Amino acid sequence: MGRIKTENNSSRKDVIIKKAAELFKEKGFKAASMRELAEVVGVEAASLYNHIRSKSELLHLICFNVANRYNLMMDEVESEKTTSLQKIEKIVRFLIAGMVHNFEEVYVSDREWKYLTEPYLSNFQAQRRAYRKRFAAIIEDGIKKKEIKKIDSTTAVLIMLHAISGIESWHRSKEKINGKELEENMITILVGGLRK
Amino acid sequence: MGRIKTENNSSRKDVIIKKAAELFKEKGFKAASMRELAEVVGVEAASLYNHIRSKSELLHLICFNVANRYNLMMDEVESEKTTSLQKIEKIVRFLIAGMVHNFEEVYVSDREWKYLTEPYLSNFQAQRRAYRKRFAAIIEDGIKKKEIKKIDSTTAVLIMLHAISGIESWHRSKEKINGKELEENMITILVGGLRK
DNA sequence: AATTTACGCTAACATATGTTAGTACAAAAG
DNA sequence: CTTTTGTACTAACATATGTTAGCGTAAATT
Repeated sequence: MGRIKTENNSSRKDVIIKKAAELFKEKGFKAASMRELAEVVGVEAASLYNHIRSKSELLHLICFNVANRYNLMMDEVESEKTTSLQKIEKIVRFLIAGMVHNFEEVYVSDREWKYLTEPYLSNFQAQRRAYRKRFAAIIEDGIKKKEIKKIDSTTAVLIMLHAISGIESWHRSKEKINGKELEENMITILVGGLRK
Repeated sequence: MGRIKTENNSSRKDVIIKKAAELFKEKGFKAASMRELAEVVGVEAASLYNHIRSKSELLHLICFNVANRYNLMMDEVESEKTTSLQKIEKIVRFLIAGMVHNFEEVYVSDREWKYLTEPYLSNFQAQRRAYRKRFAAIIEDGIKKKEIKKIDSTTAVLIMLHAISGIESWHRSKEKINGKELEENMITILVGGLRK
């Protein structure tokens, strides 16, 4: 057959990663086979290995791509001179936008990271923990400054992150409200629920 | 080897289902093998088939067990003469309690249902949809009666259900706050975020 | 135009997996 | 005690899976 079609200076490897994210999201990492991936890419399974080292490389590329973006976002938010509530709102909006526009990748990173192999697994978990701590610290700061209700910050982080990852169902649903509307609803409930 | 040990008039099949839920939760349905399950049950893989029909039977037993409990709970809540907010609080408390006390089973039903086979898959999805609709209807009722902020009820349901399923992370975490405290925190944020 | 590189193919591998067949023996029922 | 039933075992199966080896050809480089 012909070669893998690329577009806009993305490499063939990028194409494979993109399709892998879609497949892993749909079937789950373990249930998705390299032969299936090959088929959606339009090539034989063995040919994939001219571009990637292994199936698990695909997973860790996807996961760390997302993790890196989150870290950069956190750096940015922390450096801003805004109120805690504004910071939280910015984080939540960023996460929602990620869920809406980079859905497959974010979803896979969220749900399938446990199939990472060492040392990537430990590394990923550490980043995840660190990132949640930073989020919790912002909330605690807001509580100290009396902008935010007195609640357990760890629980609040947990609620917000998981509520957002629930946008998955929104993707599945037929009677979709639009993305912007979804975002405003979530801000109302999540951020509104914190405000003192 | 010896036989599967049962206790308190639970059948050997029940023991297998329980262990299967633990294993499916830990490894994911696809990644968990019957040989692994056999090992934790303390028996050879082939012996499991004296008690169950197939691996996928295990999954659908787990999923429908949870689904049935949810439906019963919904029936009960709907029949009560309480305010919408009280109904919502009751649902949320029920769900949190389920997450805390029947963790493995609920987790599997939440995350692994997509590996159900037909006709169970369609049936399960239908029940899930119905159950969410009922939940949303309660919220809409509360909005109509001005107990609840004017928000999109579907989004609110989505947020609450996923926030609760995030208790998974609470199970993993070391510095666990206690279950009751977690529950109160979640009620504050989730139900508090709805109140007008 | 000649050479090198990139990339696709077929074939095959080793292993893992769900499941069945057939057998032996312990527990329960009579 | 004898019979029947339940339950565990070993062996084997068919299939699916990730991956590698080796080869040919189109694309890129010189």
